[in-house]
Amino acid sequence: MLKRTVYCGELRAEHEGREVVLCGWVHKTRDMGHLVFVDVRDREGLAQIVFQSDRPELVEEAKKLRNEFVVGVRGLVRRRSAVNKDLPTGEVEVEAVELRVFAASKVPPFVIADPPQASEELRLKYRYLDLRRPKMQRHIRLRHEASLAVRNYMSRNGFLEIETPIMANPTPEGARDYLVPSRIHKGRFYALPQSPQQFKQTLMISGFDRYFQIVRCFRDEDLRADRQPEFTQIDIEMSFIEREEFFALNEGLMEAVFALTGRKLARPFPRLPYAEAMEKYGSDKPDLRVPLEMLDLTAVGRDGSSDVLKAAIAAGGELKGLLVPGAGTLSRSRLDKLGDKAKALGAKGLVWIRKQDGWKSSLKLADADFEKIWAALGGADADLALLVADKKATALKALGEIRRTWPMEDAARWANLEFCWVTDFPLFEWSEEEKRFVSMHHPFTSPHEDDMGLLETSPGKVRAKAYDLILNGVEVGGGSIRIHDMALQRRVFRSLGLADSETEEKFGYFLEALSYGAPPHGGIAFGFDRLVMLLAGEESIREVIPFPKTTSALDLMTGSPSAVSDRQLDDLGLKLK
RNA sequence: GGGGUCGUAGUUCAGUUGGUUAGAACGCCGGCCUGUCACGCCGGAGGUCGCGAGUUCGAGUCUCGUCGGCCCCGCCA
Repeated sequence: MLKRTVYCGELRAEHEGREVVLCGWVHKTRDMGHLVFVDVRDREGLAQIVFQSDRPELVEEAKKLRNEFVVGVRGLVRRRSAVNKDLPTGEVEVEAVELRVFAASKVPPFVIADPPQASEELRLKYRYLDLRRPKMQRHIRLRHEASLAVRNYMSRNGFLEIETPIMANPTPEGARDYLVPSRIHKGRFYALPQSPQQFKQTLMISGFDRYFQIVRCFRDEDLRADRQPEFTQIDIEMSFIEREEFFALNEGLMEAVFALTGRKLARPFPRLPYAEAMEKYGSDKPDLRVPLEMLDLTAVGRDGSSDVLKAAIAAGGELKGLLVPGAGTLSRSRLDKLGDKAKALGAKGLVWIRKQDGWKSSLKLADADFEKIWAALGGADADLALLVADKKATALKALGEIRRTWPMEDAARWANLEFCWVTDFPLFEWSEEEKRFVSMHHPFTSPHEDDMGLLETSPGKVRAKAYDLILNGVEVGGGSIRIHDMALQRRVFRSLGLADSETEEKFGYFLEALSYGAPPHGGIAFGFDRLVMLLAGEESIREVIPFPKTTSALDLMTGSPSAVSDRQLDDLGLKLK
């Protein structure tokens, strides 16, 4: 057995004259006849091996090598006659004196190279080959380094990493659970945790004070570029905290993580109340790199000349405006496309206004109205104004989406890291489906002190001590100050329309635990996959998860999920419908 | 659950208004080549056009269904 003495990617000029052994995969061969070059790849990079005519039997062996063969090579490191500047190892090469083929390989379905010349479908089916690509190797390593940075930072700050059960109880609120049938107790089920929420709060009650965990969570909902059915959280909980102090701790964590890519963060991160975020950006996760803000123009519309706007406002709607500087020259077809987008998001229409040789607009308005709108938005001649009159939420969403996806020309700004804390979320939101209020965050979130009186009278107006951490329009974390008083916890459950008996059944142990001296506490959970995605500059978490699932929750490599035998079902007391 | 988009050689794609033998590049195979690194040159093999129905004299192309990839809405305490 040839034992590796150095990684291919670590070969440097300083190794000149030494005998080394490299182990790795054949990346590429260049056969010159009496001279053969072979690039060998391992997890650190590429090295060039040269087989030359003073060892004709070795040259013959080398000619038989094909891509992705696994080889060991013993040889002498020497300087190249011509340096390859594109390769970190490009100053040297290894003159082979011994070659061992550990394993041959079939011709791979795609060439292992960056960028891959293969569809994502094929990459996922042959993930073990895709993961050989240098870029994927970097991503997986970055993931490791990020988890190390988290563990070091948290430990340094007095937090203990504590494991919690993967087989837990189903959660009545929130996402759909993945269920695990119990063989011993037929007809009963464990659920994979959507998060370790109750366990980490229980740990606070147990006195562990500062807890964290890098932990897998499971939610049986539809997938997206940033959502997988199983994902990893950095879960944190802490007792005796105040919000600001806790924010600072978490900002420090982000600092430690982003230091991995040499990025410095501006601290403290801006704080943005939920209501303001919605008003200005039409989103609870605004991308602050986009320098556009919405404005309310309802008063202008109500008193104005347009029956269309008046009718929309009279029906309980609002008029929202977005000024886009310098976009006054946009073509009609582009404007129409924006209108289509607004309609796709549920708005009845999109009004555009520009000021070139007089007012131009998709809606007839009196000049006085144009003047008022323009003044309110602070428009200049080259600008474009976009307006939506509709139900408030619809108008904000439609314009907010146009804002979010506005093509940014300022590349430097696009490279910024714009963090912000979105705070003061509503405690509840109305569920049309269930005809009741449901928790916007989760039912253990503490209401704002000032709004306690509204819990029974107008639950929709109660603000929560909940917060999300947003980075460039991506929700990277969310948490809250929790309820640590049993009586208040019961009140919140009642506001959710849960009967005491029901609460007892579903949260019984936890309510009892709260009555044995629960410290004030709160916490947060970060989406670890999303953080690593942003660190890597990727737009899908699949790029930083070794074995992800497709948007239909299939694992194309293993074929999971799969059918099970009748025997297995029988053991569990289950029958398929 | 809904909308959009894609599916043609091993791979990435092209393929006109439905019309002869479905093309290109890369990869692969064989040959040549002593300094290549996107090696080069010569030659070659390789196709259930995702699957199933339908329309038609004739379907890669049109219609319907279905499976799969991706994006989005709903959903995601």
